[in-house]
This record gives sequence, C-alpha cells and structure tokens, in this order.
Amino acid sequence: MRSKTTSLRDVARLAGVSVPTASQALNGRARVSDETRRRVMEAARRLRYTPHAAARRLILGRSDSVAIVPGTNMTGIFSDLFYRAVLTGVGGVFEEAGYRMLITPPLRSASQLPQFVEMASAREIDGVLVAGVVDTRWVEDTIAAGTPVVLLDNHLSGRPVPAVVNDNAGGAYSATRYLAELGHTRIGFVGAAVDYPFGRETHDGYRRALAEAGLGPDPGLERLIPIDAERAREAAGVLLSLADPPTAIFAVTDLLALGVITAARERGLAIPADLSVVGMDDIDLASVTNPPLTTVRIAKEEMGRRAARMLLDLIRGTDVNPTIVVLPNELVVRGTTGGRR
Amino acid sequence: MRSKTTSLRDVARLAGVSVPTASQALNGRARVSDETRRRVMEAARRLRYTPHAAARRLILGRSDSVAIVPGTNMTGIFSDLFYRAVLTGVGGVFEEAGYRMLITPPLRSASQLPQFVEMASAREIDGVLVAGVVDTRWVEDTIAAGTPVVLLDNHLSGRPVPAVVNDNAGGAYSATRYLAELGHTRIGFVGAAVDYPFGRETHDGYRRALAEAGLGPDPGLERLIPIDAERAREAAGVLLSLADPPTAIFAVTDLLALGVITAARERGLAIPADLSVVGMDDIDLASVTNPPLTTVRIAKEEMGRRAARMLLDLIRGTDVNPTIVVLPNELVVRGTTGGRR
DNA sequence: TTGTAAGCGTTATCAC
DNA sequence: GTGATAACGCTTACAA
Repeated sequence: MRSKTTSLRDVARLAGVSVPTASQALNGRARVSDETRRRVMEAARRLRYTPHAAARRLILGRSDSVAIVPGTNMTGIFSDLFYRAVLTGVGGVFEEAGYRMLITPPLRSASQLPQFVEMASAREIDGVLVAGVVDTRWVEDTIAAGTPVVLLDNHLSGRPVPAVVNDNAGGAYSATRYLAELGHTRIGFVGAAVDYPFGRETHDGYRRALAEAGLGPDPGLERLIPIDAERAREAAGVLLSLADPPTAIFAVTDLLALGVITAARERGLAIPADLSVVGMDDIDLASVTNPPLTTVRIAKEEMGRRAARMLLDLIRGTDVNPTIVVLPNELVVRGTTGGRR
Repeated sequence: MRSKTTSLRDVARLAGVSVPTASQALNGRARVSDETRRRVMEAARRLRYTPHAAARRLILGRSDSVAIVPGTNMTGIFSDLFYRAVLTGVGGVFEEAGYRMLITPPLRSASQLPQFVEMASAREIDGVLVAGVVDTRWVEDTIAAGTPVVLLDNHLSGRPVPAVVNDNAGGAYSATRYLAELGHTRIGFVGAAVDYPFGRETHDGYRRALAEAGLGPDPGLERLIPIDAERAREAAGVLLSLADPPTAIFAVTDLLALGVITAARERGLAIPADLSVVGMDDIDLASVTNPPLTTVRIAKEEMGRRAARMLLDLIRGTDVNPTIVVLPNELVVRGTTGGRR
C-alpha cells in the first residue's frame, strides 16, 4: 500500500507557479523572484517534497554515487578486519562529498560478470573503488565504459590504473630487520601466496631484510598459506616442530600472528621469552592481546581516504593522470618481541 | 571523457525494429516473433547494451534496492565485529533475490535527518533494514512514506515494527546459570547501559539466573560500560580489586570478555583456574584466544538472513502482518571456564 | 506481430 | 522573472 508520491507538479500547483519555475526556485538559481522562491519553498516544505532521484539522474546524467567493490580475496566486505578500517576512511570522504556508496556483493569466480560492471554501464554509478584483488579485464571494461576506477590495496601491472597501496615490502622489511637486530638468526615467515601482489611483496621484504642482515634464506622456515588464523596455527606448528625451530616469526597479518601465538602456547612456549612474533596491520585487538602484539601499523584509514579522494578527482575531471600512491607504515613495538635467549 | 551511452534506440536501429519492440523482445514478453527477438538480442549483445537504470526506475516505480542502515550504537558498519557477521547473512539473501544494497553512513545524532529517510521519499529504495539502535521517529517517518522497514538486533516498544532479535536475556541467563552450576557464588557482570534493549535484557537474564541459583544480586559486582575492550579492562580491574572479588565474570560481549581476560592476566590471575570468564557473540577470534573463550553463540548470519527475508516479503506484499522474531542461542563451552577453586 | 503515441518526474532552452 | 516546450531512456496501452 504505497502512498502516492508527491511530485514537483504538486508543489508547483500549490505555489501557483509552473513546474520549471518551481524547479528553478528549489535549486537556488538566481532567476526567480524572492517572493516566488519563498512561496515554492513553503509549498515544498508543507508537502514534504523530495525530488525523485531516478528522474534527476535521468536528466542530469550523474548519480552522485560510487560503487565499493570487495575484491576476490575476501569473503565479504563485512567479514574482513583489515578492510573495515580502510572503508571507514573511504566512507568519511564520500559522505562529506555528498556521494552515496553502493556496496556490491563480493567478487567470486573470475568467470562471472560482476555487478559493478553492469552498474557502470547502466550509469548507476559515477565511479568504482575496488578494495583488494580484482580481475584486470573487469577493470578495463569499466574504464572503457567511461567510468573511472581506483584500486585500493592492489595495483595492476599492465595498465596505469590509479591505486593506493600500503608499502607491503617496506613493512615486511622493517619487521624482519627488527627481529634480526634483536639477535635472532632463525626467523620464520608465515605469508600469503606469492601470486598476489601482497604475498609477493611481503615475501620480498622479508628476504631482503634477511639478506642485509647476512642471513641466508631458508625455504624450510617459510610457510605460504591463506589469510586465516587457523591455517597460521597449523603452519606455525610445523615450523616450531622443526629440529632447529625459529626463535622469531614474522606473520604478514595480525590475524596470522595470533594463530602463531596460539601454536606457540600450545607447545608451552612463552612469548616473547621463547618466541618473538611480529604481525602486520595493527588491528584494534592487537593492543588487547596477551601480551600486546608487536606489529607493523598500516595507515588503513588514510589509505581509504586517499583512494576516495582520487576517485572523486577522477569523477570531477580535476585529476586526469593516474598515479599509484604508496603509503608508508610504522613498526609498533609492543610485547611479543624480545632479544634472543 | 565519458563515452556516449548506447541506448535502446541504438539497439532497435541496428535490429531494424522500433524501440518498443526492442523493449518487448529484451524483456521476454511473448508478443514478438522469434526471428525479431533473435535479431534484437544479437544487436544488444553486439552493442553491449545495458538498460539505463534510472530510466527503468522512473517508469517501473521500483528500484530493486534496499538500504542497510547502521544504527546509532556503532561508529561504522565496517568497524563492528558483530554486525559484520549479521550482514553476511543479509547480503546473501538480497544478492540472491537480485536486490542491491545501499549502505548508508552510520546514524549519528538523533537530531540530524538520516540519509535513508531521504532516500525512502526519493523512491530510491524499496525497503530499509536497520541494524541496531534507531530513533523511533525516523522509522515511523519512513513507514509513513510507504517504505517498509525491518529492524535487526533491536525492536521498538510502541509500534509493531517487524524485527529480528537475539534472545539476549536467554543468553545471559544460560551463561550465568552455567557459571553458578560450576559452583561460583560471586559472579561478576560486565554489561552495557540498561537504557538500550540489549543492555536491559542481558542484565535481566543475569539477575534471573542469579536469583534461581539462590544468589542475591550484588550491585557491587556489576559494571555497566560502553561496548569497548579497553573499558572492559578497566571495569574488570575494579571488580578484581574488590576485597572479596568475583571468581567468575559474565561479559555481555566477546570483546568485553577479552578485556576482562586482559585485566585478569595483568593481575597475575590464571584463567580459568583463578577466574572463569564467559562472553556472548562467538566472534571468529573466540576460538583462537588463549585459552579459547567460552561464550554464548549468537546465530548472527541467521539473524541477518531472517531479517532480509522479512523485508523482501514486506516489499513484495507477500507478508503483511509484522512480527518480532526472537532467535535462540547456544552456550559454547571452551577453555575460559572451570569449577570454583 | 509490430509501430505509434503517451507518459514517468525532472531540468535546460528559449521565447515571452 | 516566468512559462511553454523539449528532452533524458524506457515501458505500457492501443491502434494498425
């Protein structure tokens, strides 16, 4: 039982003017008399008039909304500890700019045409912000359709698609280097598959720090797994069961670090006395754990803000040359790291 | 440089038919010949035609999208461990039904007119799903505008607005009762402000279990705080510093329980030997903590699914009498609880 | 079976 | 300053 909509026509009639005049009056153009504007405004208020969004879009050619797309590396945009912080930053910027965010369902298989491509060509959105891993083809399709795209926490090797990323290699480097400086010589690595940029970059950073510290890489100390605390627990279990186990482990994610700590505890190891652990991300819970987690703090909200602003610039045509912004991060030393026994 | 949109007109021209015929052909009505339909489909495919969403909405009168509104009790819909799971359920249902979800910015002050009310009267959305605390007035405004609303994890006392809620009282009851059965007589309570349904209900459940166990309520053992791990740490600190401290604590949220555990550890207390702790929610991390957390598992995804389906029914006019669904929960005994020393 | 006409609610253009 | 008139892209009603 939907009540009948009140349209601009009703407002115009009540105010005793024509429809176009009412439109002008409400949109603040200068070409109507103060008296008329007053009457129209009053009528609109009385009728609780709200312009029909679809009608405006149809004629204005823009939607004032953007799509936020969760990449293939997450099950849901709500179920990811990392992206929730990133999106807080994103949300702030778009909200302030008067843009609406449409969250699409997470991308699944690479074969299925994602909703955002459709939305782009249906002119439902003015821009797309992709958080995480995405198929190159989709991005190109969308750009070809005339809709600007900004990548978040991901970047494409081929085309110069604007992107904002964390300095993953740098973060992994400083974490590993810090462990080496503490005197550790057997430093384990719990990372992600190297066929994604994140996995590759963190692995690179880890190896580089090792090399600089004069420690040769030992593939036996490296475990590449999906980003999942449980899998990290298993992986750390393997490392700690080695004949000559590591005395320190760098996990590329706080969640993974938590899994590592669990595995250590299960074996009766004290942290950091028997094992030092460093994560990366700095999730909210990192400071509440026991002991609080030493980690590489990623500027998540800033990442989101930067990406959102880039997209806004692209939509408005302010900025035209795409750039990839690499955000620095910071090692936060807390309680899970200590000198080698 | 937005490339020119390809409209139905282009498709019709290429197929050599009129625009309405093309429309009919694409929408699968029976009134066009197979041959014509084939030609139109082919033309649409070749031109990569997508109907203009705003135009369809304008004439069809529906948007096939719903608004998801984060209530005033959260800072962001992405920054809440609980709602992310709920929304996973919500998302699944709407995705399958072909509906789009618009996530509005979180509600702030009660004075500001929220975006979803505006969207509802702008006919941008077919329904609203509010997750958490919301001002009664807004809900009534929206319903009055003809847009159905379903409440999630909240319900309004006055009007019969359809809602899906967890059995908060029941959960608090079984948690507390379990602790009493373990032999604890001094059971602390770390809860939320009682002026919200959640706070009130959990408090009620706690007190009821206490009463049934023959334990008088002791206001000195109850701390009412905002849902925040840090505040829970402080609150637990106070409880544990009592002359006669509790030997068990029920925290209304897993996050709070984590804070309680931290406070206990800071005082050198072993868990569960010196202090038993029960949370509520069963966040993903609950099974990874040290020791794994005993908690009341809330059927979060199911909550989301039920609420989404209710809204869908309301939108389609299938269901007309609003109901409040109370979902049962389940005590999951893990490692943070033990018999009284 | 198909084409013509009309209209959804809004804004832009251009006379008056 | 204001009001016709046209247009945005699409769909339904009706006539051919």
